[in-house]
Amino acid sequence: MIVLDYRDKRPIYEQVVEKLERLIVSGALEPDSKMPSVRSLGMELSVNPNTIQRAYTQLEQEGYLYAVSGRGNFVAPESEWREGKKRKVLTEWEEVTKNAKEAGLSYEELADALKEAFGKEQS
Amino acid sequence: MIVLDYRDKRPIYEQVVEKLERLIVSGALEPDSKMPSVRSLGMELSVNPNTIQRAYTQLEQEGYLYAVSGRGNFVAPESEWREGKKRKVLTEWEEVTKNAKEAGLSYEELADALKEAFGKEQS
Amino acid sequence: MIVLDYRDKRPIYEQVVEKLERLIVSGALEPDSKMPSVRSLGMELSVNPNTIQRAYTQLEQEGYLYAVSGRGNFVAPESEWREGKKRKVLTEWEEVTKNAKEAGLSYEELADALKEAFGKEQS
Amino acid sequence: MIVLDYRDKRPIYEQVVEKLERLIVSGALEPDSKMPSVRSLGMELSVNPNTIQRAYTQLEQEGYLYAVSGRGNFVAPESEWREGKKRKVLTEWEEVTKNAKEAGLSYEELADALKEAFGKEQS
DNA sequence: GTGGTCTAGACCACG
DNA sequence: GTGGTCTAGACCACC
Repeated sequence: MIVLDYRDKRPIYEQVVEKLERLIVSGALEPDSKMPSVRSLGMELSVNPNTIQRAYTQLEQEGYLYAVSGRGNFVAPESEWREGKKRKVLTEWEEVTKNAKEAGLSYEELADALKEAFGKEQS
Repeated sequence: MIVLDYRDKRPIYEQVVEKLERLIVSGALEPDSKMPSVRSLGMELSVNPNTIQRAYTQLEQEGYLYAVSGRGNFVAPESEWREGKKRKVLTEWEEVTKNAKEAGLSYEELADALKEAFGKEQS
Repeated sequence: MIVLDYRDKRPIYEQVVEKLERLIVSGALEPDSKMPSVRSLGMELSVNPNTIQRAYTQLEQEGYLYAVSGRGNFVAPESEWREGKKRKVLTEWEEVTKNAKEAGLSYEELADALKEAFGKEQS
Repeated sequence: MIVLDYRDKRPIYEQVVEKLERLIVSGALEPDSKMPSVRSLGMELSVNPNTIQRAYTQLEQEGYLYAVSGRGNFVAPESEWREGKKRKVLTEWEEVTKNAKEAGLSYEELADALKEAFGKEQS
């Protein structure tokens, strides 16, 4: 389900958050489906359950999961996070684009790269 | 010259590196101009000179500064870092663009945002 | 593990870097094996842990080590540094060979020395 | 006569030593010819005469110059330094060759590089 | 316990 | 005065 990279500088729980978020956003984990328990996922990744709990808590705060007392954690419906995610990622994209502009990249270079990213033909 | 953000979780020296890199890349600090001494900038930011030293050292490794022992640190000529910076920032831009695409942003949305960033008229 | 030479004019951290690099390149320290902690190696060499930290950081930047926060520093797999090291050392070798030629050493003298270094029979 | 590189990490006097040594070894400065005075060379390089004096002193210790009180510094005859220089450079060459071998460079690679350095045809 | 960061204070070579 | 190095001691996040 997830592969951890121990050489990554980020803390483990953050990697778990990122990977799970990816799986949810991409639709690989369906809304309202049950997440593995912190204990089982901890076993699977050879990681302390506390670490998984921390990841789940953060995902809950960001609206990707909801917890049902005594039943476990579940994937939140898309409506909960879709717009927030888009806004967040767009803000970041604008920031990076600003940097790219400052570093001397031209509009044409970025427009081309954008087409390529979306598999459009080059003009 | 620089304002530190103490709420930022990144280490101080990294913030300093980032801000100075910005100033250099944007041209606010001219090539071969002298940087403030580690002691004076440390005073100004209420930070230990060693911390500034660390920032300067990293900037030197990345090609933005050069040190003349006993004389001070100086901004490196643009040719030293321009290409490397462009490549680095483009790689990051492509990564973020990929994320944006995965999060459901359309080609048109990003193309519009790109035009806006460069002050082009919307189509 | 390491012996420091206090008559050496180079900084301590650089000596540590050089000795450890030797140990790694020669295979005495195996890939993915754990390095001593900055504190323990500092004790052993009667040197401040910060100094060891600095050496480890540089070795990490050069691709010889990788750090796992909270777990320790580990020797990087050979593929990470082998090629870079060969290129670096060859460049240095060519430089020194050029000097030797300028100083009046003949091709024959160096060819003989080369055979000796590799344990070949003299022609 | 000499061009200094202010971005070089080595101290100025050491650069001066190295450049003058090169000029002497290569024969550009003839034995028993008079060196420029510390003051004039200092002027020429925009450097403190003390710095030049330091370089001259070191060159004298290494046998490349001899001082005549009140007359100035002169290039020593080749016999004074030729053998010492060869020995020194050969020792360094053997050291670097050992490193190259340890780093995984083969005898054939180095033999080829050696031929190239001396303009020999490859086998 | 581990790496990572930071401070305060000190010493040195260099020019 | 400048960069560079080093020490001693401290705090933090992570696991």
